[in-house]
Amino acid sequence: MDRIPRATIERFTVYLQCLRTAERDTTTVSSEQISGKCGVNPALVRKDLAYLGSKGVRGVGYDIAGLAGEIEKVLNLQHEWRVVILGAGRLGSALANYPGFVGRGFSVAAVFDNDPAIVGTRTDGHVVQPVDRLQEAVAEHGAAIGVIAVPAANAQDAADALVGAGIKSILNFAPVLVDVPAGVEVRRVDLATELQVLAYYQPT
Amino acid sequence: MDRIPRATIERFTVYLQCLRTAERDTTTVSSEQISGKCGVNPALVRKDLAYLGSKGVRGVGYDIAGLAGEIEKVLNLQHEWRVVILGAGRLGSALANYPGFVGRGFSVAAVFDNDPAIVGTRTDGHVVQPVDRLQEAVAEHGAAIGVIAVPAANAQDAADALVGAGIKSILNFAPVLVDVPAGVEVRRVDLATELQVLAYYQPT
DNA sequence: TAGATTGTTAATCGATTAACAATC
DNA sequence: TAGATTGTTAATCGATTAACAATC
Repeated sequence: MDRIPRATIERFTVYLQCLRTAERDTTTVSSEQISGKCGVNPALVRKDLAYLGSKGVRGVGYDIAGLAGEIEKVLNLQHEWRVVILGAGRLGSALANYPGFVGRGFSVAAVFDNDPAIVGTRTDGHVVQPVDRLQEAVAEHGAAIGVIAVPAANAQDAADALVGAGIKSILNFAPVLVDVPAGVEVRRVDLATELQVLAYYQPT
Repeated sequence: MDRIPRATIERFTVYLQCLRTAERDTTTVSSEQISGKCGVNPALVRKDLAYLGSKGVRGVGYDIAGLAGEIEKVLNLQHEWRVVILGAGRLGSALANYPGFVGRGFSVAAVFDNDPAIVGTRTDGHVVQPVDRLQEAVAEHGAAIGVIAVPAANAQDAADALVGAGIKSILNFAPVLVDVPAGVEVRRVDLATELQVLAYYQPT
């Protein structure tokens, strides 16, 4: 299979959401309909979906259930990804209990913090563990993704700990760039950056 | 001034962070040094910075403090943006008290929720208000940005309420697409999508 | 002056869109 | 068959990179 561009992967998650909210009385959708729902050009919809192989039927459209299944297969959502979270502050515990992860193929395996005042407390289903338990827990749960939800000053330490525990995919919510060795993928979500972009395009 | 591309605006926020963590014993940086710190091609750094006008000095580089000031000016960070948050659940209160907003030009004006069990409670500095107080509060605080941090099922209602209150820029954390009239800008941050992209690129 | 580094042009790359033959 | 819609090619658009003259 061709390497699928990152932009297409992101749109797959959008298509999936649109397909799930489709009316129940239809079994097929056209690229035109998907376009209307998702705000993506219909030609681009078809091009994206062509990465799945020829799953559409000319003159008819795409089978909704089949298409959703194909996308889930490509996105590996049949696999349940286990996630560890570093940082049990407000953001960390919001993420630990984020209902949007359920049904999207992710589950939180464990939550860690270095603050002795927080370690041992419970944030819903998870007892906060000390960071030196990380490596063991990653192995035990087969966790593949780590989330950094600690203050900026501790983000690099958190990244180092995750890398040391064998994690290769990191989602970083701290508002700093962290250094990781080659072969480790970091994706950064900076909440203030999101607001700044919005503010820039603010109609004055 | 040329319309600055969105990608450049996002990188501006990265440059700003890099400049702020620069060593204190130097007053200038080259595009090459910025490139090293931020992981952006040096030619692209120069091209981005050229949008600010000619702020560099050939053979020398860019004045750190001056450059940071220029970027802040373009990003409108001298202006203090007031933000209203809809949804005082875990994510909403994490955002309401997110320390990363301070010093980036944003402050939370008020937090709203429809759940009578939550209205009136305090999440740090903010007393949670009922949503029907939104319009009044937006006017009172001059809020320009709204954040949707409610469950997916209530996201469209939240968007409608924000639009009704005159908000033109919305940051949507709910895992659904919301409909808004033309002239209103919505930026979506979907935490599960971030994880999915990461999972897709997971080295197997 | 010699060395360094910008600002900018031209080349490259990749992603989006338009168009349309294939075909259900 | 006639109408609809895919899959795909070619055209377009925009963003990134390389290269280098300008100049501090």
